[in-house]
Amino acid sequence: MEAVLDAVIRIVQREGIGAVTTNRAAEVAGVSIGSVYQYFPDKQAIFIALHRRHIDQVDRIIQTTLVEHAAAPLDDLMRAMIDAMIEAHSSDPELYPLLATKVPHRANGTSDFAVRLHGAFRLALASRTHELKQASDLDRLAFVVANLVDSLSHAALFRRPSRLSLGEAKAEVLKAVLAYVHC
Amino acid sequence: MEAVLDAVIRIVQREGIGAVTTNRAAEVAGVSIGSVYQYFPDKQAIFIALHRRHIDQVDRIIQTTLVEHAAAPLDDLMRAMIDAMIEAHSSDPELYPLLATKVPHRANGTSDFAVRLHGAFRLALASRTHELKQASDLDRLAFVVANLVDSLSHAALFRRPSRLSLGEAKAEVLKAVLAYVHC
Amino acid sequence: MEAVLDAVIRIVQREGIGAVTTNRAAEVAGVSIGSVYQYFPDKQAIFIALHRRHIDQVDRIIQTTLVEHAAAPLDDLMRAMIDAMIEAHSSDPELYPLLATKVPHRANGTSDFAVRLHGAFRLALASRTHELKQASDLDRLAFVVANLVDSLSHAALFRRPSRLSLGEAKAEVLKAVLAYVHC
Amino acid sequence: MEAVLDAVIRIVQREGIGAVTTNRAAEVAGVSIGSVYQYFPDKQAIFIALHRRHIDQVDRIIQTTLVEHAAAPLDDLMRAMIDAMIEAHSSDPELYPLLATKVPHRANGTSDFAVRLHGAFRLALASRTHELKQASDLDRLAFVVANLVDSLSHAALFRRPSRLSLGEAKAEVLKAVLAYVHC
DNA sequence: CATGAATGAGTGTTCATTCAT
DNA sequence: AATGAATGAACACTCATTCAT
Repeated sequence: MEAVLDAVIRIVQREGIGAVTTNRAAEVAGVSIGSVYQYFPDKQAIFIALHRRHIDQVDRIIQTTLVEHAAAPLDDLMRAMIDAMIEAHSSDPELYPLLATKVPHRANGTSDFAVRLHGAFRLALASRTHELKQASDLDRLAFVVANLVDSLSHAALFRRPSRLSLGEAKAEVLKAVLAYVHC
Repeated sequence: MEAVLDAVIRIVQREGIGAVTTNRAAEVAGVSIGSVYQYFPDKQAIFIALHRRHIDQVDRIIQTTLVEHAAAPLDDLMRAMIDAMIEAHSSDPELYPLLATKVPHRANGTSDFAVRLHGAFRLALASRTHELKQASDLDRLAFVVANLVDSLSHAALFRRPSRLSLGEAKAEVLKAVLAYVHC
Repeated sequence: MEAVLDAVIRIVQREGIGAVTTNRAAEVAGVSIGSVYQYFPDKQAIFIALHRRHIDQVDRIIQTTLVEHAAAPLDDLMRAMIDAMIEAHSSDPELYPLLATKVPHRANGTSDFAVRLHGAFRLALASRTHELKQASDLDRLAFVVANLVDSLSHAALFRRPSRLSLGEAKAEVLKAVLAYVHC
Repeated sequence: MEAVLDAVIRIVQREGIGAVTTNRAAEVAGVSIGSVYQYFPDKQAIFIALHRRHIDQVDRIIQTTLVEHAAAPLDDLMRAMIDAMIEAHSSDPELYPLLATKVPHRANGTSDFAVRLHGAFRLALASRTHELKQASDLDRLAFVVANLVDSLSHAALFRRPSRLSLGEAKAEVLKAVLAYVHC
């Protein structure tokens, strides 16, 4: 039930993580607690579903970006990917603390994202081997690039010092990624 | 009370995060629940103290590494910093899920770490400007490097694909960091 | 939940004030502790509800007596009021220590009783001004009479020396009240 | 230990009844909790001691008034007794909620006060039989008078409606008492 | 005697979950 | 399918009391 997932997000935004209880979520979603348990076996399942939904959204954006820049040079693609990543994480920023707090780290679908991201970058890099100085393992390259993009996007969005604009931070992330793939 | 903090870690290792209750922590620490509350105002305070202790430990390692490689070339220092970071995070790996789950994200001392790491790297880079091709803002550089080292160390330790050895992952992290600072 | 209030009274009677815990009250009431908290926000609220219920009962008796003796001479009314008061306090005598111990003195509805009693007596006296020698303020008269009746009824019931029968005590209370209103 | 009793009163005044714990009392009294338990077997004993001290103070005032007005006419004595009673209760008014809340109603010394007051008034009335119209039992008379004075003094002090000044209330109490003894 | 750190039984309260309607 | 009253296990926390120093 999408309504429940949205309710959880709304509760976090308005009342904080501590206010997220199954009963409150049902109430805000406008359904009965009984109905919530018709669709989710337990509380965890709600957060896992939320997680999966979020990952799917991000994944969709990634895929779209990949397709749209299929013919673009590596630099442009990377810039687009970073933009996409930051864009994807900009909506519902409160999701991060929530999921970090509530989703068990080996939960269903959690690691999927790393795999999917890794896969996406492997694909992207595979078709551009001529632009890479590194002759090294594509897997290794994709692993680093995926983590670079993911982690630095997060950092740019959430941990960037106040003196740095988001645009500047993005440029720096791109610089780091390109420096790596070109070295 | 150090005993309580150690007890919490032991409980997480042996019984999982869910088993961490104040009463259990007291029991495992070998003190009464009353004594726990003599030293910690509430449960959160225990986790915050645990967090702070961890941060202090890592910080100490960082500082030591910095001092020991004061005269070393940038490449060596970076390699040492990455080693130190991974080393620091290798002990008590279960601390991460725990703190992520239990420590409120703006809690006392939490963001200190980012600041301290940033400071450490700024210092390290400041004395090696001649090795940097980038004439850009030192702050900006330090921000990216700090996040690169922190995030990629984590990734190397916890998210590295099974085909990649830790040594290889470390080498790759170093490559990424150096590529950035030298570009 | 009436059952909970009754349970509290039963516990006090059988096990003493010290045995009144929320869990015990739920148990004796035959409901779960969760249900208690569905109807009462906290423990205090139970005692306040008990207080209010008691006050309402007494008030109802007072009102009935007032109506039933609307046409009676002052002496008869006062005798009836004293009887009613003592009657009202005779049931559940253990309520007094309980409420005195557990209800905060300015709690919701607590002071209402004094006001209601005062009002009742003011009404009763207002329609009998021809029987009063005192030309004084009706408010003042009602205040004293209300407190006389209330306090002396209590005294007659709970503090009367063993040599005095309840009937004799009542007669004495009446004598005191009438002496005052007639002086 | 007087210091402990004073500490309890100070805590009630400044922090409310809820803040009265043995540890806090020891702290405010400037002694260790261990010392408190050297002089009081348990927490109740502190309140009982406080009660007894209060009763003794009031009793002393009553006795003094009695002696000072040994030769005075009944009216004057009664006025003095009422004044004394109100005077006695004016200091430390927060004692009442405290003692009502914390002292078990049949505790040592509690009922003593009723007895002493009763005795005092019996003595006072015994030497003034010529002023009494009532030929009735002196015991009965003293019982009523003692309760009249006690209850109405309280009412005058703590429950008097705002329109009534303390002086007026006192006058009314006196009127009620005299009306009774003279009827 | 005095201290105060340590104790731990006991309490109020929460909230995920169930199930009769 | 939907409801939501009822459940009760589990938890954080308090505070009167003890006793080794």
